[in-house]
Amino acid sequence: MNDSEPRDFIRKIIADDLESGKHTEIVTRFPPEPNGYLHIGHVMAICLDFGVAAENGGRTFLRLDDTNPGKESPEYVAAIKDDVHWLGFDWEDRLTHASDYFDRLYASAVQLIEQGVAYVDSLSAEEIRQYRGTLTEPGRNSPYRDRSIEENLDLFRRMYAGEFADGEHVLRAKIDMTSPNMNMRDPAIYRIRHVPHQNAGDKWCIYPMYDYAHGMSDAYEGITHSLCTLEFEDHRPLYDWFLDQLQPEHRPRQIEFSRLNLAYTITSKRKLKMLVDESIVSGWDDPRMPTISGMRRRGYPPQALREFVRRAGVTKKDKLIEMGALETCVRDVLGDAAPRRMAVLRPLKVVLTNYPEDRVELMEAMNHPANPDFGTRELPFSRELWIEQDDFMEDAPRKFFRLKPGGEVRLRSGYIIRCDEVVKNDRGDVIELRCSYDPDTRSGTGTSDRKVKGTIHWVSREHAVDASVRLYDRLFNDANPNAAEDVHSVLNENSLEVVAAKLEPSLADADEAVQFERLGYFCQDAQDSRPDALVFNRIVTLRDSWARLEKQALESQVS
RNA sequence: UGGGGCGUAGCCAAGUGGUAAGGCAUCGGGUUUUGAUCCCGUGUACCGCAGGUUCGAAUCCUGCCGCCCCAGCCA
Repeated sequence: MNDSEPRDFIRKIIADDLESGKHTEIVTRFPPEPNGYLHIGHVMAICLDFGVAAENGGRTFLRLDDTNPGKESPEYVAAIKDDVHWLGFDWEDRLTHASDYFDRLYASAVQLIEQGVAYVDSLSAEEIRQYRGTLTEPGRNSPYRDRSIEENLDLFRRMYAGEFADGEHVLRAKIDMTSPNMNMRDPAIYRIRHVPHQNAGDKWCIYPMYDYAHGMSDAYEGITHSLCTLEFEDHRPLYDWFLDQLQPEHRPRQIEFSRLNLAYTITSKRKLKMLVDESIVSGWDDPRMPTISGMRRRGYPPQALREFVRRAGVTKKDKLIEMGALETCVRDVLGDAAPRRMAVLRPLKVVLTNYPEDRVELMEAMNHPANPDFGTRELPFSRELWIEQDDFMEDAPRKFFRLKPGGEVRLRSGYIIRCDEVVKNDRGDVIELRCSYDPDTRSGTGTSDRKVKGTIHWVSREHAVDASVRLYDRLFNDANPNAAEDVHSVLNENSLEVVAAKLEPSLADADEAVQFERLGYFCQDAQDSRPDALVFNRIVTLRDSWARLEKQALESQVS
């Protein structure tokens, strides 16, 4: 670890606790509820939980917080494990469930009753709500609040035994119905739910609530620092209350930090699930989704995600981070790691009129311009080529230094060509360019030091491989769709565009992320790509200052 | 109008009484067979506002304003 690295407030607390001798080992936990897939917000928590422990030689538990059966499933458990591993973290033998502790939790609940600080309430859910009061008015005690310990014990045992229907009774902590903190107004500890559990099966029909189960699970595991997001700040007094009452061997400390929100995306499991259920996206792993599995399928490298949250920092201030910050991290990693290739997304035919019909040359091309270790490859070059439609303009502005009538351009790793003739169809669309090449300008031969301003990519028509390429855009039009009452109203209808592309031959078996030169980073879609029907995802575009200039020019015309 | 948090440049974020780091973005420029990368340079931040304490305040005090969270038998 770099000592000069500025430390966030949590890391400072931990360093202090180590220095003061309060703790000799740091133990943390990442505790997702298996009711959905992990997303970019969880990446933050994962990196923090596993990060601070690892930095201090400590341990981290992956704990599935499965106290609410019916919403949780093994599918989500499997996905969570998969995602954490992929991100680069290892819980080793410390995979646990809140449900692993149901027996101890039950015994401790009995203890709370015996201590006279928990009681069985027989009010309905609606009545309890009314008795709770409001934000500005105190609540009132339930008429069942003063039941005897014996009666409470009996009722709770019978709740456990399955003698009651859902909702008939609930076990509550006896704290203070007039507390200004709503969480302290006799919160529920156990509720009846005749529903099988994803891990415990049908053994139980009463289940502990989060506030009770979470803190005690932390204690059982010897968690020293229980890190969670800001909305649990109000729960901390309750977290501490359970520890005070039950005096477990270990006493964890809850510390809260702000969640990470990404602009133009949502990080609500409920809303993400809605996108999946309504088939607005293809699944939890749709490459447009901010889920870890979506970003993985999209082609984001795990290092980029980790770097992104590192740059974001850990504070208590609400964050809404620009998408560009994430994309920069992705480009940073891929820029070094991805081999270069050539592909044409929107093909325009070019015929080199002075190039022999049956001739094929193999052009040597660098796989990485800055790193010779990547080696070279050979690209077939022939009379008929594909170039990008965007790389030709009939009435080009002065600053456009790609191909234009009468103009010259360099074909990357190939020759300099000149556009002699523009061929159009009946509708006036440009359908072919007739060009001539300069034989003295073959790349790498050094027989000519002629320079032209522009260099464009290309693919030999005869040797090109077809592929379907998916171009992704943000899922929402609003910078903060989390705040929108209806996500449908802020959906970007054009978040996916599919294009029939022409690839250089070597791309047929690309098994890693590559850069399509001048276009961006791409990878084969792990789900849908097949050898006879290639499908590529655009991970992220390259930074494009030309596009930016064009956009500015357009805007200045309008205004 | 109860309670709990948070307010430093467009977005993040250091800084805890001595005169405002850094990253991303932006805007210039250089190199370049990717308009990429890389390299330089680029910000008058009324440190939410107003008072106060002090030789000196983003840092301490008081008052105000704004934003977020809480009334699940969800987590």
